[in-house]
Amino acid sequence: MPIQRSVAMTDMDKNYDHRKHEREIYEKWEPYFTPSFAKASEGKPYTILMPPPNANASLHAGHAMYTIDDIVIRWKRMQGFSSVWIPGIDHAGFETQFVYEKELAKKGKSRFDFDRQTFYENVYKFVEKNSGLIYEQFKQLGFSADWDRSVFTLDKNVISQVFETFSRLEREGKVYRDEYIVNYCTHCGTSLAELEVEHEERNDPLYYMKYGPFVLATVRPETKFGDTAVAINPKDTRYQKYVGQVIEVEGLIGKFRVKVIADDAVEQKFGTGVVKVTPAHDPNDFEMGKRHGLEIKQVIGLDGKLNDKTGPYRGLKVNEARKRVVEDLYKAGLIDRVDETYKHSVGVCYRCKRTVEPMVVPNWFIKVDELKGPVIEAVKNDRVKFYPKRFKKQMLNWLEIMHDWPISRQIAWGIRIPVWYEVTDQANLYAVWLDKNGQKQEGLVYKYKDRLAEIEAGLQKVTAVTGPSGPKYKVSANKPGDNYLPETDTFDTWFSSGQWPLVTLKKDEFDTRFPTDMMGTLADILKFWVSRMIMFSLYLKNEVPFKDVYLWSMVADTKGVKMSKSKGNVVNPIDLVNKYGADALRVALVYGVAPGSKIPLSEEKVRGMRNFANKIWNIARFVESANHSSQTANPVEDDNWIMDELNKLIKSVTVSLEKYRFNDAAESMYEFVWHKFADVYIEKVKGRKEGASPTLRHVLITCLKLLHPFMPFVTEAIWWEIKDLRKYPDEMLITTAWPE
RNA sequence: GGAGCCAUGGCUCAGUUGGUAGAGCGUCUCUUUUACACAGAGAAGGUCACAGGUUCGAGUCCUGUUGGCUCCACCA
Repeated sequence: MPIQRSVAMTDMDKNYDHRKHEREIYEKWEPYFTPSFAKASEGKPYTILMPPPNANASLHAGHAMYTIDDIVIRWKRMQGFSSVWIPGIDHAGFETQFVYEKELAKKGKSRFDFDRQTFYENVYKFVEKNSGLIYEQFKQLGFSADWDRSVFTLDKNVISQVFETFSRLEREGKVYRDEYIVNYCTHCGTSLAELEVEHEERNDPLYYMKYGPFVLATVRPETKFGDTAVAINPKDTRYQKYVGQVIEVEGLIGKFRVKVIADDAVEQKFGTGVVKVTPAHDPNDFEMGKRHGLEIKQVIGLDGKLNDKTGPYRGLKVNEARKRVVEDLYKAGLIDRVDETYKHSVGVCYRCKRTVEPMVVPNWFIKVDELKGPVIEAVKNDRVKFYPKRFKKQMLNWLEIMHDWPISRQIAWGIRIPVWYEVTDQANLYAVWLDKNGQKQEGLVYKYKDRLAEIEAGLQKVTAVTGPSGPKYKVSANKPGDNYLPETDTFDTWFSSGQWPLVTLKKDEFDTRFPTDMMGTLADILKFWVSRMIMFSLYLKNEVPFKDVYLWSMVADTKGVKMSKSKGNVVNPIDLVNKYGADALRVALVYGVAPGSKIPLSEEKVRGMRNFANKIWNIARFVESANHSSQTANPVEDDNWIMDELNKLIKSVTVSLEKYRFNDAAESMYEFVWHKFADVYIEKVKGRKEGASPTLRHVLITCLKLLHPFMPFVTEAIWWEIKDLRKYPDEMLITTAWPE
């Protein structure tokens, strides 16, 4: 039995130990991640842009799904494309500032202790400390991105692109500034786009309040001080006679008068069919106010406390104020009855989970009507294709209802909106700043005209009146003159990351690499990000940013439950890599997972895939040992069978990858390698008198190539071990050609 | 309220144009055989949620019911 004895002739370990190989292999690979080094640089360009992870983030299970991108880029590289995967980091304004402020809070400080410039620089330092770490983790997963090309969304070229885009939008009348009712998080101190608001089912008492001649239902009695009308449905015969009248209402701080209006927005069936209208603190009322020219009377400040228009309730936070107001209403006999069973949904901040306060705040908006048309067109015509298909419908659904985009964020960590307000003698500009002694000051800017330099140096926030009486402003990256103060709002993060395809590619690459080929990302950010990238690309380049979008869902735990810290079911992918190897984790993320569905990640599954890696290793050990023993050059009957199967496999894996059916590819390789090649063919070879034929090593070598995009480390490790079996012993697997 | 998706062996899930049910993990039996016990050989286990319909034939298409998920809209 020559084959058996010859086992000693290979020095391969009995089991594959990823710890011995992964680091060394990765270092040897790195030069090939950039197309200029690869021998394929003359091939057709193939480009993937990495969805930039947040600057504050360390690697979580979701990032491990970038494995998809890596599989594709490795496969294309082997196919001879000039392949590049461009990575980057997103400053993630709101997210990162939130995390940083939590750190600050531990030291007993808050953002209000700093001027915005200093605060910004502090966050920058904080982020710099973390950056690099996530790339190291990506490397542990084997990702073959061109790290030298990394782009950060606060890099100079990104900021200037963002400025340029904004200026152009402004010049073309697609930007406007308006008082608008936005969802405002008083805790985080910023307005939120609708997408950033989550809805929670709540049980709140519905108070039936006596209100002049009416009884009306409300869950927010504390906003009573901001009421500027009472509304009924125009068809409601019960109250017809009141319409147009001014009624007197007994309030808690004296009587006040409001007009009775008729509006279709009022449901006759809800409550008593009468509703109080508070344009400053309710989105529907705001709209109603616009239709009827009602006064916007703000009674809650941006700090979440009732203001001086509320008499004794001034300074109370909303919840506290509600309690007190209800008590006092009872005392005054103004509560008719209470429905304690009332359920409704309440908007909460996606970040801190506190109730958002609808608030009227000056905001910058992008008009999307004209911008979204071409996007809809492009999606409908499959100029951007979605995998799986159902996301096309979701995208179109969203685009249809997409409306003007509020891009102002009242946070410092981000790209400042490049606008400067002219300081005149008008009372239209209000500022908050730290004076030279570090003391907080605030007031109308015209009163401090002689101290502009000091204000600007210690500036925290500028608020400008909107409309015709507001200050003149100039859009400019740099200060346009002495009498100007900068806008302090920053852009919504998605405004800059939405231009990702435009800032990651070099100027001369737009001819060859644009549109890019594939965008692989989490389905959750389809609306936030993918839609905006398509929109900006079409607007600025008249071209879609990528041809294909492949979407996946969240990585979940064993039970299919979303991972979260509070549930304690978070799995750290790096732990799994350390324990079972990067290859095992990578295959576990695609094996048995349908496109677009959520990905249940269990340690058992990763272990199973580690076993598969070991199986491949041992197949190689066998082939290696067989090579040193007797063999025959003559094909044997079994060879035809395995060659047929192998050719079928090559075709099916290639086709599966073309269709982004990663599961199909992984499963068919697993099935072939383990249950056909090992269990059947190799067992037969063992029993042969003539020994092994060259087919044995041919099948192994082909399998290694097919498996490489999925399991790059173990395949490359074997590749180095079996040098004597190959035609070109010095060649690395990463640069070999894809089998055909 | 609108849209989409899902319900398949103990668990987690595959199943691309309709043609007699699959995987991984788990379970049971045997085997420490010499590539691998991170293994091999074998076994048990599913009327593919329910009710109709189309078809020669349906897990796969259509309708309805029940249960679950996601997105969107939203009544104070």
